[in-house]
Amino acid sequence: MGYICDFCGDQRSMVYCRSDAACLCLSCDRNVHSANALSRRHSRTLLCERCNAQPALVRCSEERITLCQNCDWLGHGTSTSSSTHKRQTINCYSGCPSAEEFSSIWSFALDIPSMGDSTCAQELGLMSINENSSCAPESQIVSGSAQVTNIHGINKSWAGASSMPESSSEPRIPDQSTGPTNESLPKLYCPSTKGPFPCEDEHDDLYGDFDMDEVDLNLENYEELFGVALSHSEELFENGGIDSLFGTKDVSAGDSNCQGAAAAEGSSIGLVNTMQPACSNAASADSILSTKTEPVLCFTGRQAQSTLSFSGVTGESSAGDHQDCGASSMLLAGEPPWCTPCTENSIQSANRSNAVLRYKEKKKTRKFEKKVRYASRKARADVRRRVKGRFVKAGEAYDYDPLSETRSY
DNA sequence: GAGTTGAAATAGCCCACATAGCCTT
DNA sequence: ATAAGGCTATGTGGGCTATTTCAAC
Repeated sequence: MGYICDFCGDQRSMVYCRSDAACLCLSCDRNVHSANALSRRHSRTLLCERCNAQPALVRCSEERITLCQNCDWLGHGTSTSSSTHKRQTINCYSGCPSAEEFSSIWSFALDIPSMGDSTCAQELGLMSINENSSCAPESQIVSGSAQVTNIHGINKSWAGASSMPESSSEPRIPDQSTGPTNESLPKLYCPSTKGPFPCEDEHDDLYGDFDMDEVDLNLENYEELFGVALSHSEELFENGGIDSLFGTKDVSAGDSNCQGAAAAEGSSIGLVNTMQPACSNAASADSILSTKTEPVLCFTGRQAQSTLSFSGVTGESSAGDHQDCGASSMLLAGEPPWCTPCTENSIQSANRSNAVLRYKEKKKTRKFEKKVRYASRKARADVRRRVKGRFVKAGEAYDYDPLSETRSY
């Protein structure tokens, strides 16, 4: 991933496709994602103009630059001067938006230098949708209505340093508050697959816009997959259900890809419940900051970008497939995001602390059993002779025979 | 508190070869 | 439409190495 389009290797990459884990120029983005119905459903967003590696989540109107969560945090989270910058949340989109639609989705679209230049502007122009073309009949903004909370409220909780202005009278996502009133605009995505919330009605409001289109996982069966009832996130917490399903991957809390995302993505996790603002629970923060091995669920985006991306996730998927972000297991436990931050609840806190401790203990002792798909191959491997652990050709010298445990030399 | 060092833990690779699955005839 | 044959990719486990983590200094 980087500065140059992963597809053509020529143009500057501007768009990040999570499903493909690719940075694409506008032209290739259109070409690639108009290929078929499935690719049209890939949710994309702008690429961070600072690191050129991560999907952008916000645009700083002061600096006129799109930023990923990490760069946003690095740039605005600690600096008192820049922390007051107004930032606009960037929506994901799918389908093949036209230039007009882009500018509708992102009012700043043409402010972006690379979008404003002749080449890209031309590309944008070329991206107008032909109703009869193979392009999707509709483009979709993939966004989450859970954006109602300030995206940095959580960051503040994590680091206690953000001074981002929080003006309730100043919606941070003005372009979304108006809603998709324009028929010509890309339509807000309405998922057909809902998470198994105990109270769906309640969650509909907050999670209704999850983009589940890439979920290969049949959520109706997730209890079977997880082996636990995920509505009881704490139990999941203990059982390491997520770990069991997705495997684990080391994700440092300071990892640039994951640092901020882990904090905020909780609000977009409908599947496995949501996180509690860290400041309300020291154990939670401790868990995130201290736990080295984290299950990686790729929940992309923050409140405003609740693109739940389970690309290619199957029961056997490796977490390593999801490289652009990681959600701490911490995120799987805790209260919904609408819980008042910093509310003292000693009982809950104690329970959570206990759960965290139990989880850590289990995590230490837990071993991930490998599922053998072909018993016949296992049987053969079990009796195969080896040299320093490696299989050797039949008849060649070996230093280990599983059957006799003898050596040929 | 910061830096260094060594031990421990962890992840990933390698090997041969039977077999599943796809493609061609 | 079906069968047969050819071909390729996959998966299997123990040991080794590289990397990461952590505690002690």
